[in-house]
Amino acid sequence: MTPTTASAKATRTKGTTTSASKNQNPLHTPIIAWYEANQRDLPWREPGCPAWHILISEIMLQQTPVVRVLPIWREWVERWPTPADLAQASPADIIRAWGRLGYPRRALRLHAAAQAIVEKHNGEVPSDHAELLALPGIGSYTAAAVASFAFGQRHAVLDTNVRRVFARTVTGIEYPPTAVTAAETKLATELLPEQRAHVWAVAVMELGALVCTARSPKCAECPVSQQCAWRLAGSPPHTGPARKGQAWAGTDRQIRGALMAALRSSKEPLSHPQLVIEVPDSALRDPNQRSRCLSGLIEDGLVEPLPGDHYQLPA
DNA sequence: CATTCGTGGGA
DNA sequence: TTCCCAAGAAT
Repeated sequence: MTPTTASAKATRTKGTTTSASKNQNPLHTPIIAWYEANQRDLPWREPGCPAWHILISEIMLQQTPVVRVLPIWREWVERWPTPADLAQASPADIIRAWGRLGYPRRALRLHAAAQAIVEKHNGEVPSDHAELLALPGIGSYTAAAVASFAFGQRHAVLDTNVRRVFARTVTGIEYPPTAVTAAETKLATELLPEQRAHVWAVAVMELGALVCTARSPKCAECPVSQQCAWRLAGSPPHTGPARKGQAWAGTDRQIRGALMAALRSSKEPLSHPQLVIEVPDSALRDPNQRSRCLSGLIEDGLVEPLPGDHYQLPA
């Protein structure tokens, strides 16, 4: 079946039909065909990839580019091939193995998830969406992703790529809202095909990652550019509130990152003065901020305080 | 609904 | 160089 331009006019079905049993989604065929021909060869997509390894990839990929995840993921699945293996590891080893992936609390949550899987699910990653959602560090997206990609289930997988593709092709706007809205979830559910929904999910994600990118989308390569509502409207620029860029210089996150980097690279516990040397100048002028960040890291379980004002990664 | 939470590469 | 943002979750 060839996706002809003649179907473009039929694209404007309001989707208000309550049937939804038969999916008439005109995006379906061309996007899946595009995916079959253009998908990246990622290791967690290989047939038979264990659910645990897929789960690890999804946690690592949260807010983190694929190229940066790949080497760390390979190290983790070799070192901790099962949930039980990771559950027994020490936080210090896990935090160091996380390296500079960012958001190191994810590593601790993955550790906690592994322990929960061992204790509550016999060491096997649960396939049930609700049970996945109950695990530490697993939210709406990751639960749907693991259920789909590891177990072939049918769920609306709404990540930043999918949201952007739907915003453009269906809603006709350049960027989706700041936070996931009920309307987006409803739309994603309605667009879900009855068959091979997990392939549809990864296909839309891939399209968003490779073609329908945030900046300078490659519309010439897009399999649905002829029926893209945003494009048909003349690619109008984003009208909503300006999306806030993440501040960085002088923020707690910068200080926390510097403190963690120092502790990761040190085999021995560090004294407070040694720690101060490692943090940026901005924080040197604000002892208040330093102590706040250190306390926060301790509360998060990323740092362990020792007697004598020394600190180390949690043993 | 808005904030916080790392990092580094590309435009 | 500066800015943007990449398979989000927790609060």
